[in-house]
Amino acid sequence: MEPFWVERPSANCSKSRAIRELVDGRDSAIRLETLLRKPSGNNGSLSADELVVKILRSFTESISALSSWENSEVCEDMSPQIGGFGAGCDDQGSEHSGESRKRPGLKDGRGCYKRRKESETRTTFSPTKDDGHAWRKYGQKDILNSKFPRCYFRCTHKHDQGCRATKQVQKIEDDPKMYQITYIGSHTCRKITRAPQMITDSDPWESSYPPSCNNSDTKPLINSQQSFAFCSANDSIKKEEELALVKEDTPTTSSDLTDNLSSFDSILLPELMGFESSDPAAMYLSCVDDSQHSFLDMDPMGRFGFDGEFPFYENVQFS
DNA sequence: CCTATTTGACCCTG
DNA sequence: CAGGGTCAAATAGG
Repeated sequence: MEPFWVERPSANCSKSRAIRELVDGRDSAIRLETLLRKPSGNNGSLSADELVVKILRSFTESISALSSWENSEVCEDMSPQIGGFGAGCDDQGSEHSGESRKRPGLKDGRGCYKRRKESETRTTFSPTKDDGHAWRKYGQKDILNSKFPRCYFRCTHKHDQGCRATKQVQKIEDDPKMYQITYIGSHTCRKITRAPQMITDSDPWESSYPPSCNNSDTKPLINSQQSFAFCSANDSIKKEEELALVKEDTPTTSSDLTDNLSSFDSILLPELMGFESSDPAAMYLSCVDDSQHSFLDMDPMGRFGFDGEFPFYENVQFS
């Protein structure tokens, strides 16, 4: 089978370094985890303390690497090409501008878009498709050599806030319980306003909104319906994706776990690399299963920003 | 009625 | 040309 991710040689130094560090950090965390699970065994490897230090260092390095990377990078949101939402012709326009986007000569103006080329993408693997963001499905496609179709989502706030984030969700053949989620571009939407009809006035959504979209105070709730429960992406939003994916899923495993999940993407979003990292502990917690809570409890670092992925065998990858 | 989803058409990239 | 990504009309659901 194919590797979940492939390293891009073009990745610049900082980025590569960040990735290396993250991978390293993850490895260390895994080792630490095993270490903690069998307290007796030091197995000649590093001690827990050493591992903790190592992990910390990895994250620190990653953060700094990503920071420099970000700084050296043209703000993707500003870049017409980079963050370029697929909307093509006039980007913002798309459906919004209705007929204005239609090309004369083109049948109903379809296909008028530019495929994003260098937009930033991040791939994660998670047992849920929901990441807490409000997504709207805009397409689904059968992919060659893939048992499962790929679903295309864009941020619900694409129009009201011009958010260009999109994501692609596809079940992993080898493990239908897992989804490969590729995030393209990053959320520029801020504090959740309201997705029409999707968010109620009281907007419970907000409270469960992941760190990314709103850099404000709101913290994700720890809601452990399952090991992964995290921001119980509330009902409405959930439902949105839920329904969307359940359908294409149906052939096989359906309803896996809950669909509430920490928004790893958000954690990784470049603009978030600002790391006002909200409640890392919560994030981490959200992703560990019960057996690992002890680890959590003793978490001395409290600064896990990227760890969300650890518990999974996922890979996060920038490209 | 309004909004989201479905789905076939269409374009782009390799 | 094939495969993949996106658009938007049609449809469904509240």
